[in-house]
Amino acid sequence: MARHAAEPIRRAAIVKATIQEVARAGSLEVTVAQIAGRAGVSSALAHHYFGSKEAIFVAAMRHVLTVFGAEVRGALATAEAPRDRVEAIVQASFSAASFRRESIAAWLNFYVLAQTMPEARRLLAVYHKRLRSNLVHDLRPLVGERANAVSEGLGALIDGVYLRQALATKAPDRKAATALVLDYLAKEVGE
Amino acid sequence: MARHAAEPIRRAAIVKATIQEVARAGSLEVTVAQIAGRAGVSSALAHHYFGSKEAIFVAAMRHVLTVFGAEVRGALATAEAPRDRVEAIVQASFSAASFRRESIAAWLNFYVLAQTMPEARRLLAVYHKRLRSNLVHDLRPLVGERANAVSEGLGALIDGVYLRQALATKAPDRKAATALVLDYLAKEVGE
DNA sequence: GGTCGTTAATTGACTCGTCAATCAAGAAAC
DNA sequence: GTTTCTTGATTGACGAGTCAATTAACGACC
Repeated sequence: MARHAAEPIRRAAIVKATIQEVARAGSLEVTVAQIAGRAGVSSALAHHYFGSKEAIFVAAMRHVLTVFGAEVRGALATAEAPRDRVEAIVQASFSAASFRRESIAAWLNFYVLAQTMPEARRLLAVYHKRLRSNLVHDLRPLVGERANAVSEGLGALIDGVYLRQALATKAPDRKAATALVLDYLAKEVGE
Repeated sequence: MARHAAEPIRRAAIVKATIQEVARAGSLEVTVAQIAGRAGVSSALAHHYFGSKEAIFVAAMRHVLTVFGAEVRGALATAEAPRDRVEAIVQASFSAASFRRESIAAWLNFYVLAQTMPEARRLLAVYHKRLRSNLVHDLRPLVGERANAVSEGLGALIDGVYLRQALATKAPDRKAATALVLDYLAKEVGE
C-alpha cells in the first residue's frame, strides 16, 4: 500500500474530494474527515499533506482556477482575429470542464473564502486580472477606448451567469450561457 | 429594562447585528454570541426570540430583500414610460440602501445559505421572480419577444456587479455600477 | 536473493477548544 | 401575582489538529 509516489496521487485525490464535498454541502462547512473519507484516506493524512484545512481549500481553489486558465489558453491558441479571440475567451468561460455543477458550487464558495483568506483573495485577483488583461487586449481593436468598460461588463456578466447557475435547479446550459454573453458582445462591438 | 414592547425592538436589533456581523466576518461563520453581543443582548435571548441560528439568518435575509423590494417599488411609483421604468429598476438595484458594503457582503453569503436552506432558497427565488417579472413587463414594449432574454441578461449583470463588488477593496461606486448596466440596456433597446 | 536499516505512508486515538441550544431562575412591568 | 423579558450557567456534540505507533517499500551490502 505505502508506495513511494503516493504524495501527488493523494494530494490530487484530496483536492478533487474537496471540490466534490464543497459542492455537495453547498458551503465550506465540510469537515476534513468528510473530505478525507471521500478521498479514501484518513483525516490525519490530509493534515499530513496539507497542514491545515485552509491549505486544503486553497489547493482546491488553485486547481479550479488552473483548469479554467488552461481552458482559456487552449481556446486562444487557435484564434487569430480579435473578435474570434474574445469569443474564444467567452466560450472557454463556459467550457464543459468549468461550467459544471460541481465547479460552479465550489467557485461560489471560493468567493466567500476570499472574503477571509488573503491567499484565496490573491488567487481570485490573479484570475480577474488575467481575464481582464486578455479581454482588454483583444477588445481594443474592436471598441477602442471603451475596451476597459466592455471588459468590465463582460467579466461581470460571466460572473453573474455563474452565480445564477449556482442557484438554479436545472443542469447548466453552456449553449444558453454562451449565447447570452456573446449577444452582449455583439451589441457592444456594433453587431 | 424589561419593557413590554421589547420584542420588535430586540428582533430588529438582532437582525441588524446579524447583517453587520456577517459582513464583518465575510462569512456565515459567526456565532450567535457574536451577533447577540453586537445587538447588546445575551445569546440566550436571541434563541428565545428566533428559536435557532438558522431562523436568525432567514430573518436577516428577509430584511435585506425587503429593503431591496421597497426600493424598487418606490422607484417604480413615479416612473411611467417603459424605458423609464426599466431604468428605475436598475437605479433601485444600486440604491444607497442596498449597494453598500454591508449588504453586499451579507447578500453574497445569503446566496451560499440558499444552497443549503430551502427557506433561504425560496426567499431568493421570490426576489428573482419579482425582478424578472418587473423587467419583462416593461421590456416587452421596448424589445418585444427578446424581453425574456434581455431581462435575463440584466439580472445576471446586476448580480455580477454585486459579486465583483464583494471582492473589491474600494468602496462601492453606485454611479459606475448603474452606468455599466444602463449602457447594456441602451445597447439592447437600440440606443 | 536474502537480511536490514532508512524513509515514506498511513492511521487510530486523543486533546482541546468552540458553539448551538436549553433551562431554571431573577428582575421588571402591568 | 402573573406575564414578559432577560441572562448565567451548563450540556452535549462536534471538529481541527497532534502524536505515537504501525506498515510497507526501497536500496545497500554481503
